[in-house]
Amino acid sequence: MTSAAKRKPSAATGLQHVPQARAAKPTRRAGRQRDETAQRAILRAASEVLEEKGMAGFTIEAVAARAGAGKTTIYRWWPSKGALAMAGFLSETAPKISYANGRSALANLTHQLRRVGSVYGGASGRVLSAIIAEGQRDPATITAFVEGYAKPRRAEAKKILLAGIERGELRPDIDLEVALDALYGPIYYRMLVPVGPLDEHWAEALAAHVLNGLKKQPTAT
Amino acid sequence: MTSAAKRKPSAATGLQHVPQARAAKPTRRAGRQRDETAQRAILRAASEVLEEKGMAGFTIEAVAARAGAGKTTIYRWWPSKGALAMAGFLSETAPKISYANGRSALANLTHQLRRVGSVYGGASGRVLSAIIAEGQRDPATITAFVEGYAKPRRAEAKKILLAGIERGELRPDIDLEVALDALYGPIYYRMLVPVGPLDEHWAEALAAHVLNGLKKQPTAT
Amino acid sequence: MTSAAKRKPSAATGLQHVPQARAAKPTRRAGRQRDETAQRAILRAASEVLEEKGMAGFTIEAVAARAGAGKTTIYRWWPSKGALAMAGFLSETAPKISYANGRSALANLTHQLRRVGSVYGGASGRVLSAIIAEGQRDPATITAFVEGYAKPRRAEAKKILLAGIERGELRPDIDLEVALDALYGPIYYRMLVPVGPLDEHWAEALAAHVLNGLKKQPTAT
Amino acid sequence: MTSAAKRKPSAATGLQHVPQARAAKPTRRAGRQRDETAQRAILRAASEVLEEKGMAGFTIEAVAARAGAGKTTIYRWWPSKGALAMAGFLSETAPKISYANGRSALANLTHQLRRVGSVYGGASGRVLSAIIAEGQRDPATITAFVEGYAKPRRAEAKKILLAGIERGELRPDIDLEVALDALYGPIYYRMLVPVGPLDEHWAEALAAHVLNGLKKQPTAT
DNA sequence: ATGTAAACGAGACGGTACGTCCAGTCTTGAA
DNA sequence: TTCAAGACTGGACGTACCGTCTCGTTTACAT
Repeated sequence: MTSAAKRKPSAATGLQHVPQARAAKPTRRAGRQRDETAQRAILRAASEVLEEKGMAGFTIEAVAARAGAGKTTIYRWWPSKGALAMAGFLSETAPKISYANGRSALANLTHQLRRVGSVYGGASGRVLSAIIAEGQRDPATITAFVEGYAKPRRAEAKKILLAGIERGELRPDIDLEVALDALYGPIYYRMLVPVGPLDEHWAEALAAHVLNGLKKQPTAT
Repeated sequence: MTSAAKRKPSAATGLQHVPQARAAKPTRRAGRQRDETAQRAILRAASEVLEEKGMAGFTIEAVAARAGAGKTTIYRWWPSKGALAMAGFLSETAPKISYANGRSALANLTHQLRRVGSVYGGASGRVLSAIIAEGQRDPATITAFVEGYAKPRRAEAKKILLAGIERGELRPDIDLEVALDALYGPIYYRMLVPVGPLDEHWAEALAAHVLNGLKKQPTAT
Repeated sequence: MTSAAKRKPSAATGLQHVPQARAAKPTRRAGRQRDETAQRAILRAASEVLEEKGMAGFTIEAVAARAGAGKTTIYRWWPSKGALAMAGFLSETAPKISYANGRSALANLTHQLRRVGSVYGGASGRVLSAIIAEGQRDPATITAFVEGYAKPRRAEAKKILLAGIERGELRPDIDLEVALDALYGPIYYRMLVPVGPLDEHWAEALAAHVLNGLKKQPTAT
Repeated sequence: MTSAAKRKPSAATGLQHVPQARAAKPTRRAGRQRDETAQRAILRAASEVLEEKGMAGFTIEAVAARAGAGKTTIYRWWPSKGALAMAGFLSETAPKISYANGRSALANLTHQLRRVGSVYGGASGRVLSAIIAEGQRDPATITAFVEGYAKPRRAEAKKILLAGIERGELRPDIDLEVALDALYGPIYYRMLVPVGPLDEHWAEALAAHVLNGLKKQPTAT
């Protein structure tokens, strides 16, 4: 028996938390089926350990112990610590960070920035920071984060920007990618580098300053 | 073992790379003097290991081996891995990242952002990323980074912003701290989270978008 | 889970390699019938793995893989690694080690020792060594070996000794058990502790030296 | 730093328990010196664990825990479980098994066999069995046992046999190696394969039966 | 000139966590 | 009811570094 890569789900990113539709009926493979209970316990444990102990205490052994699982089970489904952290974050924490969909694009963005600032300034931010930190030593982790979390959310935000341009709220010549960096980059920055508080108040000010450069007729105050 | 804390230089931050003037003559204590050669070799080795192997390969043992030093010597002068990385960065890498001082504040800031974007996109960025990552698990490290690097540089940048306001180039009602976050946050973001390239071209676009919101009479184009 | 001990054949020794006649027709139980093919494949695989990889490579998983069987099937029929090794040995290797039945007891014993020495010095010896080694950590295994292999063979050899005494070839006052130890012990010793070769030549010398003490009128040379 | 074999003492056998005379004075190597206390604690723990728990419970982790040592320290000095067991046996148990030196060779051998039978039938025998068992899966272990224990003792016994021949007590044409196998093989056999008791009484009977074949003028009784 | 005290290299030490291998158990779907 | 497949908990493996601790040597001040 030599085939090394034994069908790990989504080996590239190690995300695998979406059961990818369970191909119709027929090809149900032999052998004991994957125990969803164990998976959930592991993901929950991962999130909890990360929130409580931080990156330093986030060891595979700690997660396994808390989940009442064997280390083997973890390694069977997630290729690395980072992948596990990501999966835990995506299944436990990420759902709490939803998008708003108010009326005006400007109001939308302001509201969204305020929310994100508030959430990232709390426990979720600590989980996120840990993942990004781990990503600096393990490329797979940062890739998983970018592809599995960052990019989808940027796509979402991009829609709001486009809507704003269409309605004439925002300048039509803005570079969307750059605009996204300008809006969200500072939040990550404050989350990772505590040069000052990361809260709703600050986020609102940030929104005001940056959006001012993106608006069609910026107020000269 | 008598006095536990045996006079580690600047224990709070673990920076200690500036020999702090060696108070006059008198208190020169007995015993062998600190070997500056060894210190330099260690700092250089730290930087090199960080650049070459990344965070994953940055172990005290690796640095000691490359520097031809004993682990003891490292622990004698730096309290932790993060502190060592910081010191290495400050003595080897940071000096390369200088400030410009052109004429107009806008030109100044644009030029500066372009330079920083370019430098942080390279090997120096990898060192910096590693430090920030390490800082997520060791509070002393991130503190050392904020106090020893980030804040001084923010102060420097703040001067340029103030000069811009005085000269009427920038709006007088901007929140300086928020403006700094808006300008530099995105660079750190792209450095740590590769959602896209981090180079001069992107940095210039960023400068344009953000400064547009800070200018006195923004072009409506 | 109802009845724990689910009718494992001969649980005490775990031997079970003789299918014990399958009681005629009537009590033919419901459900899929036991697959004799699988059993044979497992035993053969056990023997082969033991011969080729030695004790170190003799894992239940390796045997299952080579036999194309599930681990469950092995555990259903044999209680432990040692029992499996024993069963494999008894069904594959032991049959090759037959008894001679020449004329004179002395010639008989000499011939027999030479054969045993030769066989135990080869691949079969490696299997046997592994079983005895495993027996040191698992009492059930050594018991199975003693009861299922050693004692029956000793009984066989004892008959030859008794015949020798009756015919006046051997001294009548010898302790049969001790005599058996003296004759066969050294072979096991050399098999397990390589202080020297284990071959026919050595076995013949051994026979000469030991039988000399058991003969009625030992030659003074 | 790549040199793999970092000067493990007597890597071939892994014995290393004799400090090999500490080459005169000069070449005392740099670095902290080996902690004899730790070594002794480890060897003692190894012996104890082996006696109490048997081979099954003899894990490196158990020994380390009992000795209050780190696993690293064990691996630094002994290449394998078997080597550790051997070293423990040689330093703790073996010294208790001394040689007699009475007058007649026959009396000497009888006495010696009785002693060895008695000792190997007890706790020491269990240690020894475990080592030989481990030796079946790890060639280095059995080699260490043969070279470090078995052969030296055989050499000792050989001297007694030779003395017996010189004094005319034993037949001059006996093959010494074979005679040793005949005398001691059965003891190892009974130690490893419990076909019957291993005690002084049995050992005496064994001595009588085997020596009868080696004596110059064997009694016909 | 001779202590004496600190700094240095080397490297052994008790530990923690790693990622892997098997053991032995349990579950599923097919035969 | 048995079988192959294979997921599960769990324990030990051997390795890599951690941060601490001697060692024996080197250096330079203080006597």
